[in-house]
Amino acid sequence: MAESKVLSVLREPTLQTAANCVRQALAQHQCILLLGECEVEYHGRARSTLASGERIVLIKTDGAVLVHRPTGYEPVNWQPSDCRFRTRLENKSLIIDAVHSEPHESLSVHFANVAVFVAARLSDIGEFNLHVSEREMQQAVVAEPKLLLPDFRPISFEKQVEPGFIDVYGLDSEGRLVVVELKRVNAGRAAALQLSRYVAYVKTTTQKKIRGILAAPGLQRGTQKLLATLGLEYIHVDLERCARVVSSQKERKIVDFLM
Amino acid sequence: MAESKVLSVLREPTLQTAANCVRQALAQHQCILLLGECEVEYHGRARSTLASGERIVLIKTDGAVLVHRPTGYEPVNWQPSDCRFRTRLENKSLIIDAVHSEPHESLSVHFANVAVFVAARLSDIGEFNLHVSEREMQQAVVAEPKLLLPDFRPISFEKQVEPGFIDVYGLDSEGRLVVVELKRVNAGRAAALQLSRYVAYVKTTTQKKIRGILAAPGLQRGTQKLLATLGLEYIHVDLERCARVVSSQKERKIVDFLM
DNA sequence: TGCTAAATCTCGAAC
DNA sequence: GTTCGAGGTTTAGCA
Repeated sequence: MAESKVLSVLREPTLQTAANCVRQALAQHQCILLLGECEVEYHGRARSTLASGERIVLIKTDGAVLVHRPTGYEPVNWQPSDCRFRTRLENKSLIIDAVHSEPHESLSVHFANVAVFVAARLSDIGEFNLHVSEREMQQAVVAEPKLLLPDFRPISFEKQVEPGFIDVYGLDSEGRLVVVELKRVNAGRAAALQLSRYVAYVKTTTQKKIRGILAAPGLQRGTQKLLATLGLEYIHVDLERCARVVSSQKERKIVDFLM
Repeated sequence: MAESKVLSVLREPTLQTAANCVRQALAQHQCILLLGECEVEYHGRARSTLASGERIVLIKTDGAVLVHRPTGYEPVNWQPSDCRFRTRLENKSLIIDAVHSEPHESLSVHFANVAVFVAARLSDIGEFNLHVSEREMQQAVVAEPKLLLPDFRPISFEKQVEPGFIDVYGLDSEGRLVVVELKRVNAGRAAALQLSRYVAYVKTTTQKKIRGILAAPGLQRGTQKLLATLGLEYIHVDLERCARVVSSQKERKIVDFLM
């Protein structure tokens, strides 16, 4: 823990001190954490006001701003990256304005007091990896077609047709065309209807028998009935198996598996 | 600034000290801020890993967790409210597990070091007010129909028809039926096509003349031409005026304004 | 409780 | 640059 690192921590600084430190940290593009009582105003794509309360304000190195209340996932107010800042003292308040262009938006935070000020230069190059995205499901199905059907032979993926992109497209053991719509989560009516549109389109292009398959870890209520009405099928896909296939095949290119 | 407030700030505590303080703060449902080098793992609706780097971790009073990198709006990892926590030391790491039920998800943050620890009981009851949502645009148009057309008489709003919900539905000065699709932002092709579906549907239910109106602060490129092709109209809506109408009418119920 | 639609959605990829 | 679609979307409003 060699701490030659840039890091300032102030507990209950005066507003004047806080203002100076915020200015300096902004100039050096450090990350800033402020904990204190504040009001917030926003003008831009919408408008909002937030009455006084104790919050956590985070200003990031790219000029993004987040104002967090003590509960919940979402910031109550925020500003996207690439803001320009102005910091000033006015009427016994520390005011930080964050102004964004294109679209033009402005966020104004008025601190009545600052309980904690933290500024730091953070070094973060750690890779983030999300497993089993919809794309990876697709890769898994193309790489291991038996995840879908025994003897399924994929022909293409992300095939562009008039109504959109067919996730996976191939032939079953009896030579019928198979149109597959993949969903990473339980599939609902929208997915069934989208599949239906793809199947309808493909029917106009060939004389062959066509199967429309909605492949997902599960179905939302009522979707099974809709599929039956539309003459489509549901196939359960095991996300765990997809994840294993994807990780084991990661080095190979997806296109290698096509006919 | 009477500071009898609950507030702990530690700079570069040992992991043992940090662990104790985190446990205590969690037990008291305080907000916790941690700045330090960590790795993160997530299992749940998906799976993810995040390699080592310096981040800001925020644990809120309702058991929500946010892990923020030095840039961007979104947390790289998070956990929704109502988590259960476990804090422990293992292999020279401070490990904080946040486990959520329904859906079952777990987040594990491994700190190699903690640069700053902050815990505080925050008091925040300030009211948040967002002006001019799409709903409020609707209210404004129903309350002040001349925002749309002189002598426009609204009949209903959010009227359910086969293709979906018609935002506003009414009669113009010449007794023609008016179907209105509202957009809070510049309207594009999707909005025009949706309006077109509503108008097509309404035509099947009546002999009357019908006007389809896309009402928005502006149009996206190409949408004007599409509207012309579809026989629809565009009307500019002033968001400022909507905001004023909404705020001045806020105490009245929207249904009061219907015919 | 479950589903639908909106969000100051954000973010990335494709065109 | 713009558009399009996905997201561990989240969140709020209703049936």
